[in-house]
Amino acid sequence: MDRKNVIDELRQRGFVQQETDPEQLYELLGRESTTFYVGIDPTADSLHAGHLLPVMGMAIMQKYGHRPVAIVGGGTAMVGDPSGKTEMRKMLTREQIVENSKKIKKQLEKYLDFSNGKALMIDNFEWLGQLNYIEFLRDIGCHFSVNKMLTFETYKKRMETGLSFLEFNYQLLQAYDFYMLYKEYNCVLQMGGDDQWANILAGADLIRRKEGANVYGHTFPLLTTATGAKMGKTESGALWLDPAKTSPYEYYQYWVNIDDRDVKRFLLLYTFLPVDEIENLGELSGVECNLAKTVLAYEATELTHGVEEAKKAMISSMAAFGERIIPEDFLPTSRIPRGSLKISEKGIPGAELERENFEQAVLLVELLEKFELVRSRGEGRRLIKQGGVYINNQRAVDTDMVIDEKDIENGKIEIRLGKKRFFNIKIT
RNA sequence: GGGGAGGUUCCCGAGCGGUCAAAGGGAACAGACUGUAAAUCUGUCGGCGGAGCCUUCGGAGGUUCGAAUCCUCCCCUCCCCA
Repeated sequence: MDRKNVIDELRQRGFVQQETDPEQLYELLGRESTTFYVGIDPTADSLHAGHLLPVMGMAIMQKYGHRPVAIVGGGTAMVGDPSGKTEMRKMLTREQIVENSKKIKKQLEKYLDFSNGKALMIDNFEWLGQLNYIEFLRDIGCHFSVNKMLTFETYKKRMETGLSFLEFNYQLLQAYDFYMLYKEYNCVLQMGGDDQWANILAGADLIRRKEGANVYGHTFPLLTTATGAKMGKTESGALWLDPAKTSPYEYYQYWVNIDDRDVKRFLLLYTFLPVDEIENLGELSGVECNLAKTVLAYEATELTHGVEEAKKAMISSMAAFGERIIPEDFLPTSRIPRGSLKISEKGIPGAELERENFEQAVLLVELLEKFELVRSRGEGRRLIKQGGVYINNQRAVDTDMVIDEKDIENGKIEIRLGKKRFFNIKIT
């Protein structure tokens, strides 16, 4: 076990929002390997960027010798947490949840070491699935005060839009999770997003009442970008960790394109690069700032997609936007390829088409629509009219522009929408 | 169960018989400026080969020459009382 205390690093990196008993918790984590848990909702079959913060937090904890337990809320997902939501969530079937959980575990394995029980993933359906209503009410429900619950912000918000009894129960179930984990796995710490604070406290209270034991809670900040958007929101929805939903190239692009003001913060949160190296960057000029974003994008992509994919994403991004050379002494711990690279366009989105498709001229808008680059021809025409479509780097000026064999250059036709969206049609 | 208020285009939110494809804001997209950033300014923002046409205002019917706007029934949400 490392002599340093995790909490110090978590603080430096910005992972701390609130803690119960900060001194005691600090002392505990500095003293012994501790089992802690984080709940993850298997509402989709992939994690997305919004999940990343707790996952990184767990990984750091594990590096310091603590044992993470990921609770995939198979039971609670069937109820739906009302926290931070204004609408009731759609419910999932048991089968979907089991499916989703499997995939999520795969993704977690990239960040956490599950070997030899160093980390666990548990489905709370194990105990929630066989709960008996009457018993639960008597054993657990009696410890909860509705009056008190109603004072919580999460419920207050929902008082306006409506809250079903089902959702109201969510907190009891989560508290019960903590209680069971405490009893079965000696789990004494729950971590989670700050929207979970009330739920975490509820669990700690329950354990105190039933077992007389003191357990801890820790929340991560709820991150928004400098512009106030939720983390990981893109035009097309969430930024998924699953390469089938968000390609490594797009994933990389998300990170290079973040707001200047977020660079350091994100390097601290979403990479494992040493704190002092990041702090030493100081004030970043425009160019340096872009280098820092490049490292961030590379590191983040490497973490979720591996070295090879990260390199590819970086190289194809440079093919599209120009080369960036990272100096040796810039964030030296990073394994990002430095120096000049063989640029290739492999990762850039595209498709293949046979040459014969272009023997007869094709309407440009038709092509755009075919590859779903625009939602309708009208939108395509509008884009062209606004000067937002480029063929082989030449702005298209005519809404009725036509594409044929003459537009094939080096075995491909390069379409660009706006400044950033590239699409290559390879001719076979 | 009783009384009241609502459901409008991606979101918020006007409209309350024709001039409404529907104000305004946000988001998004494009252009200019840049650094693949932010801010700012400009433009676009239901579909169809721009005029014209077609499909939209919770759902189904109805009244009207004409409905998002009026009537009936149904579904859903919120508030007050029980």
